[in-house]
Order: sequence, then structure tokens, then C-alpha cells
Amino acid sequence: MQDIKVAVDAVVFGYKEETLFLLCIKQKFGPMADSWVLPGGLVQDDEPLKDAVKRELREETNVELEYMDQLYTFGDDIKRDPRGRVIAVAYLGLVDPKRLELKADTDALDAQWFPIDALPSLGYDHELIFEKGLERLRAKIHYEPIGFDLLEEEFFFSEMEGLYRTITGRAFDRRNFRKKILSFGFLEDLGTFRREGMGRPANKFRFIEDKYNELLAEGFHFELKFA
Amino acid sequence: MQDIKVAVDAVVFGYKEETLFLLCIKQKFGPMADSWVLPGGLVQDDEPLKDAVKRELREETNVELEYMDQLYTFGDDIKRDPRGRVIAVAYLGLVDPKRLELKADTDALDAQWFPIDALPSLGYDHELIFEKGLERLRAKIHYEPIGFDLLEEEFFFSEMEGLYRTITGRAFDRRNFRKKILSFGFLEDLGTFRREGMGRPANKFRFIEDKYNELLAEGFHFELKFA
DNA sequence: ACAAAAGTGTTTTGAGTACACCCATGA
DNA sequence: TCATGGGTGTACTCAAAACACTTTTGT
Repeated sequence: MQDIKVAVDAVVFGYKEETLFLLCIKQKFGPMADSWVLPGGLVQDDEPLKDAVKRELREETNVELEYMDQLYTFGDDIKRDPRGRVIAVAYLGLVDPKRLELKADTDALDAQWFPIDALPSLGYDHELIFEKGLERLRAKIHYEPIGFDLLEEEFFFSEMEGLYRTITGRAFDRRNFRKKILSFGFLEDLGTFRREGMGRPANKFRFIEDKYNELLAEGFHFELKFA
Repeated sequence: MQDIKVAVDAVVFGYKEETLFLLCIKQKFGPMADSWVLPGGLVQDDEPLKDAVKRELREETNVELEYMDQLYTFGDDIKRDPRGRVIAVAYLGLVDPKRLELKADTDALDAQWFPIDALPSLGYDHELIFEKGLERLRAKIHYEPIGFDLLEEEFFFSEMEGLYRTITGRAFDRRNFRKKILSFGFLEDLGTFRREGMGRPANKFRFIEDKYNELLAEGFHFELKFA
């Protein structure tokens, strides 16, 4: 009789001020008590995997995410969980952290965003899972317009630029980047807004998802390179 | 107490004479008796997932594959297996079918290659898994040199051309294709060989994996487009 | 007037694409 | 000598890359 448990874990990234953040929770009980780990937990018998991640995320961090991408299933290390054989199906999610209110104490847990270059050490094999998620994020940014999930609904172009600079780790030409993105035709120009602080006011833009889907249907293929 | 079983399934493709084949087995017992299905089965408690697929593949089809890529985990459909809740971690494998001898009766099973456009109907949700595998294959061929796993160790350029034509479903310029591939510098020219049948003798080539890895380390990025 | 950030156009370069003829063999 | 399949070079085209100055605001 097989005795393997199935868990789901969520790698959720947020972006703010040139920094990528990872959503973590503090475990209060169990073998990893007082460790930081990724949100997640065991799947229920009658529960689709994708519902399980969303539920755990909601219960543990108060974060509601309608869409998450399946990332990878971790099940080669027999002892990744000290309590017994557990395989983990990991999902990748992206949010603008400003849109979310972390409930710092649901289910007797602490939830927090950490800058990815200042993470606490994570329990289980969750550092591995995080690495995989980061790798996937860095790959996807080249061929899917995922950046918009990490920005506010209405954003300045320079914010988008900073996001891409942060994720790819490369500097690139501002003019060429803008030209390229605008040429896709799925951004709506919302006109000029004053910004806080110095400098000339800038235009805000909005991602038009319908337009993007329409383009996809016509055979459009999103692609960005950062030489 | 959680009651979910964990299985692995293998989507294994072969290529021969302008045709892609899928490796299937015939189930003799259980709810899918007499149906064709993908090779696979339940994972053992102390067995890494990747070992489980390789084992099932060996036991059921006599195919030995050293490397398989994790494809996707199917666990959203609660009733994908009529016997109860089972999630399946699917893997993708590629082989030159000429190199393998199918054992037509190990474990009281029948194993066979089917052309992908003449598949029998598959049990469980295995058609879905196959579709996902095919989609992944078609995507990967653009950014990883996987074609060589499907060809003999030493191959003629025109065979490679046919393989790419088959997988992408597009015609493309012979000269540009050859120029592009050779420009990568990871093929060794083995000189001229007589071919069976008509026509001018052709050169055989071999994929130099070490050279490819060296290039990767230098930041090389494999990419092929088929306009 | 100066500092800060945003907006914009032109030229250069290189990779992708299109395209057609000659060569070596078997029948 | 003909049919079959293999091998090769050049010109064009278009998108990516390089590149610098002007505009609007706050101080």
C-alpha cells in the first residue's frame, strides 16, 4: 500500500521599488517550527491541485490569486520532509504587493515579504523551490507579458523599465525598450500624470488584456530580448 | 488522513521516416483492460519520481532511457483514475526507435509504437497527457538541441531536416537551415558515405555534446526559428 | 537657472530570408 | 544520359542596436 503524501507550495513574487520580493510564512508548529517557509500544505482528497494552492495561500497569507502557473513537482528527494515521504507540486504566482493586505496572523502564522537578496533561510527544500521559481520567472519574462501582474493596474513606463531591469539584471536602452513595447499595441496610453518628487510629469499606461489575447489569436508571439 | 496516490507516466516519442511515433502499452488488467495507455504506474514509497518512470518504462516496454524531462503534473481532475484519487507526474522522453528493442510481452503487456496521427484511443486522461507532451516537444525543438536524441548517433543532414520538418510541420529553406545549424559549431562532419538508393552520397554528422556544453557555459543560447 | 526625470528620431548593423545552379552517384 | 538527392553562395530586407538632445516640472 502506497504511503506518499501530496502537498502544494507557492512561490509568490512581488515587485516594488526596483526590488523583487518573495512571500514567506513563519511556521509555528511541526518539525519546522519558527522557520520561514513557502506558503503551502497538504492537498485534500477531493480537491484539485490548483484549488489547493489557492486555498493554502488564502488561509496562510490572506493573498487571493486567481491564476498561478504550475512550476515543478519536487519528489526526487525521499527525505525532503522529515515527517515522511511527501511530494510537493510547486506553483508560481505574481502580484503587486501594494494591492494586498497581508494578514499577519491568520491560522496562527506570520506572513511577510522578503527581498529576494535578503531571504531568511527557508525550511524543507524550499530554497530549491524558490530557485526554480526565480529561474522560471526570469525565463518567462522574455516570452510572456507577465510584468503587468507585478505592477499596479496603471503604471508609468519608467516603472516597467525598472521592473525589467530588476528581473533581467541588465541595463538596456530606454528608447528602444519603449519603442518595442509600444509597437506591440496592447498598452493604452492614459495621458499625463504628475509624479511625486522631481522631474517632468509622465504618462500612465494600462495593459489591455483583451487586445493581447486578440493578438495571440492572430498568431502574435510575444518576445523580448535584452542584449 | 490523506488518501491520494502518486503515479508517473511517460510520454516517449520516436522518429523514423518522416513520422513521429508515440510509445504505448496495452493494459491487460484493471479498469482499463485492453486499452492502450502510456507506460507508467505507481511510485514506490522510497523511490525518487525520476527513478519510478525509468523503472516502469523498463518493466513495461524494455526501453532504457537515461534522461527524461519532467513534463507536467496532472492532478486537477479528481476522477482522472476511476479507482480513486491519483495524481500523475508525467515525463517526456525521446529515443531513436531503431536503437530499441521492444519486448512485446514483459509483465504480460504489449508495447508498441504508434504514429501520432494514427493513435488508438488512450485510456484514462492519457490523450491529454500526450497532447501536453507533443506541445512541449514542439516548443522545445526551438530552443534546445533535442533533435539529436531522436536520430541515430550518426546521421545525414537530410534526416535532420526531415525531423525538423515533421515536428514543426513547416517547410523551410534547406540551405539556410544547414548554414544555421553548422554555424553553431557543435556538429562533427564525419565525411562522405554512400546512401542506399539513388542520388549523390552525403556526409554524416555527429552531435558533439561536450562542445555544446562548452558553448552553453560561454553563454551561447540555442535558438531556431521556422518562419 | 539648475537639477531631475520624461519624451523622442535617425543611422548603422547584422541576422534572417529568398533564391538557383552544379555535383556525384545508380539505373 | 537521365533521374535522384546532395552540396553550395549572394543579394535583399527588416528589425535590433547604438546613439544625444529637448521638454516639463520642482526647487
